[in-house]
Amino acid sequence: MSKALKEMDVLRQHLAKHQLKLTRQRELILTAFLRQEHVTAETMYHQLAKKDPHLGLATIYRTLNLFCEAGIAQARHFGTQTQYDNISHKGHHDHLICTGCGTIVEFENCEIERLQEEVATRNGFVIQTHRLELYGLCARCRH
Amino acid sequence: MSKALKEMDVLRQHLAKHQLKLTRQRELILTAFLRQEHVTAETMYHQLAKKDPHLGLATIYRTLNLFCEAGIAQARHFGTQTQYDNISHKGHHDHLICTGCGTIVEFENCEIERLQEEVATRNGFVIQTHRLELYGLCARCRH
DNA sequence: TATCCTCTTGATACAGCTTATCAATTTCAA
DNA sequence: TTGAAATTGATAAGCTGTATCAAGAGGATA
Repeated sequence: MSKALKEMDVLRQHLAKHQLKLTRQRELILTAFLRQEHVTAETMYHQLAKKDPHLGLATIYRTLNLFCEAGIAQARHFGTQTQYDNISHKGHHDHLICTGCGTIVEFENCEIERLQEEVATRNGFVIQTHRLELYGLCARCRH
Repeated sequence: MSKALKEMDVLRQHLAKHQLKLTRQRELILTAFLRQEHVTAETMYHQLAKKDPHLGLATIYRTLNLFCEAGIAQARHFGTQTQYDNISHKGHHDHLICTGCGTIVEFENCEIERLQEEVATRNGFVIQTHRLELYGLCARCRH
C-alpha cells in the first residue's frame, strides 16, 4: 500500500499549500478512489453509502475536483457524465470501434505514443493522458 | 463550392434512404455548418438568429445530430458542451487540450494517421473517422 | 397543381449532471 | 481549549440536451 500512502502525501501537500484541511471525508474518498481506475461521482456515492450513509453527493464532486487540482485525478467527459480517472493507473487503452456491429478492439502502439509526445512537446505541453479512438467497419461488417 | 454541393448530396441521399425530408431549416443549417470546422448548437443558434429569428434551438440540436447520422458531422464532448465537428475538415485536426485552463490547440500529424491506418488494417478494419485527444498541461499552467 | 399522409418545426417542459448556497459542524494553529 | 476559517450535507439552482405536441411544411401521387 505504499502507493496509497504516496497519493495521500500528494494530497496532504496540496492541502497544506492551499490552506485546506484534511477531513475524514477526504480520506475516505481518496482511499476508495485509489482502488479503482476510473469512477463517476455517482458510482462513488453508492459505493460509499455503506461506509458513511450521510456522505453527500456534493462532497464527492467537490472532493474529486479537488483531486484533479492536486494532480491525483483527471476528469474526462464521456457522454453526459464526467469520469474521474486515477492518474497513477495510466494504461494504454486505445480502441478500434466498429460502427457496424459495435465491436471494440483494444490495441496499443508505442510508435503512436512516441509521436504524441513529440507533438505535445512541440506545443509546450506535458501529456497526462490521451484518448484515441478509431471508428470504422470491421472485416465482417464490410460484407 | 463543389464541396458544399457534395455534402448536400450526402445529406440528400441519407434523407431519401430514411424517408426524411429536406427542409429549408436543414439546408440553412448545413450551409452554415460547412463554413466552419466545429460548432456548438448554441453558437449556431446565435449565428443563424440573424437569418431566421424563429429558428429554434431544438431544431439545431436535432439537425446536428442528423448530420452525425448522415456522416457529415461528428459529435465530441468538450467540457460540459457538445462540439459538432465538420468531418470533411477532419483527419487534419486532432486536439491538444490543457486540463488546467482548457486551451485547445489543434494539430495534424500525417505519421500518426499512417500508423492508425496500419493498426486498423492489421485488425481487419477500414477506418471511417477517428478521434485523438491529448490531455495535459500547457506551458503556462505548469508554472 | 391539389390532395393527403407523413415528417418537421418551434416553443417549452422536462431530465440528467454538476455547481452554488448556507446554516451547522469540523479542523487545526495558536 | 479556543476560535477563525474551512468543510459538510441538504437542497436549490444552473446548464445542456431531449421529449412532447399542436401547428405547419414537404413531396409522392393522381
